[in-house]
Parts: sequence; structure tokens; C-alpha cells
Amino acid sequence: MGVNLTEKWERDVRGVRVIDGFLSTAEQVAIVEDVRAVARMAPFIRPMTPRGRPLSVRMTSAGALGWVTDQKGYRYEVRHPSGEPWPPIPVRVRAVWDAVVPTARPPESCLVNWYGPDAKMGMHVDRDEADPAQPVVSISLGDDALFRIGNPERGGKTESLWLRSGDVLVMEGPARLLHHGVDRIAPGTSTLLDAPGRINLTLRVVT
DNA sequence: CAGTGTCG
DNA sequence: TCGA
Repeated sequence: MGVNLTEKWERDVRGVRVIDGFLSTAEQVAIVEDVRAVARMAPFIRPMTPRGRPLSVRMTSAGALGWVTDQKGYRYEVRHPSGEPWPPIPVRVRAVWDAVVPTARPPESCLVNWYGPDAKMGMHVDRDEADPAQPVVSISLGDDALFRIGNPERGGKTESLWLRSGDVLVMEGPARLLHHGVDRIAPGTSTLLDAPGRINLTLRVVT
């Protein structure tokens, strides 16, 4: 199944590209099935901050490297905590990267964040990658999420936007290093998933 | 190293 | 929302 290149609407928020409705419903369904296959090989875990607080999201990865956090700190690892390597990035997910950032290097990591109805993600900067000149691509699936974009430093004025299932967000250029996070999920706004919640896929070049 | 969390 |  190809990536839908029509019927999309692109916005710009502080240099962050938001492509509304990038994925058709059929593409979203197919990618959710891909995520289920990834999770069978690399089960979702509840990550902990280095200080021992649980994150509210469940997390797994695909690709050569997966982002992990635990008592040892934030880092990329070549294996799931089980000791198994991460499964490959699904072809249809990779196709989204190729379509929206065609000149970038290939993605090395696809972080899978599963937000339950009450899950959030605090404001942070993606700073564990060696080359921040490479973009970050984020795919939203399931319930709507209130996404907040801030500044290069902590604090200051922020802008919020709702991300809906099938939207694709690109952080590149100066926007690559902006603070961002998810304030809340709106349960029941999508029927894509079996249960209330949201799945976000984040594609990155790591090395 | 860690605030990718929690509180007011 | 945003500072601690």
C-alpha cells in the first residue's frame, strides 16, 4: 500500500511541520497491524526515569537502535531489555519517512509510545541523537493528543495544537531542538484502536 | 547528568 | 499555562 500524497493539509507551528491527514484510514489500519507485530517481538514496557519515576506511556522500539530510559539513564540500545534485538522498522512506516523527508539519512530508530487515556509526556528536547541536523518524524494513531511546542530553552511561551490520527509531524532545522510534549489525550475521539488511547511512532537518525 | 515528572 |  502506497503512502497517500493527496488530500493533506500542511501547517507550520514555530517551524514544526504538521501534515494533517497524511495517512488514509486504510494506511493507519495497516500501520497499527505493523505495530502489533513489533510489540509481539518487542513487548511494550513501562519505562522509568533515571530517578526511578515511571513514565505514563508504555514504550517499545523498532530499528537498529531503541531509545530506553532506566536507572542507567537515557540512551539508545541495540537490544530490548529482554536481550532480543529490536524488530526492523516496518516498510510502511519507513515509507512515511521517505515521503516527508526524502533527503534525510535513513531512520535508525522507530520509538513506539503507547499513551493510555491518562498518559502524558513532559516537555523535553530530543537530545540523545548525535546529529540534530537530521529530522525527527512523528506519526499519530488513535485518539487525539494535545501537543505543546515551546522554545530551545525550558520555559517561555508555548503553543498547543491537537494531533489527530493519521497526522504526521516533522521537526527539522531550528525546530528540531525545540521543547515539546503531550499534555493530554482525548479518549474516544478515534475508533482506530481497540482501546482508548493513542500510539505515536517517532522516527529518528541516531548516530 | 535527567525534569521524557509532578505540583501549584 | 508555565515556573519551580
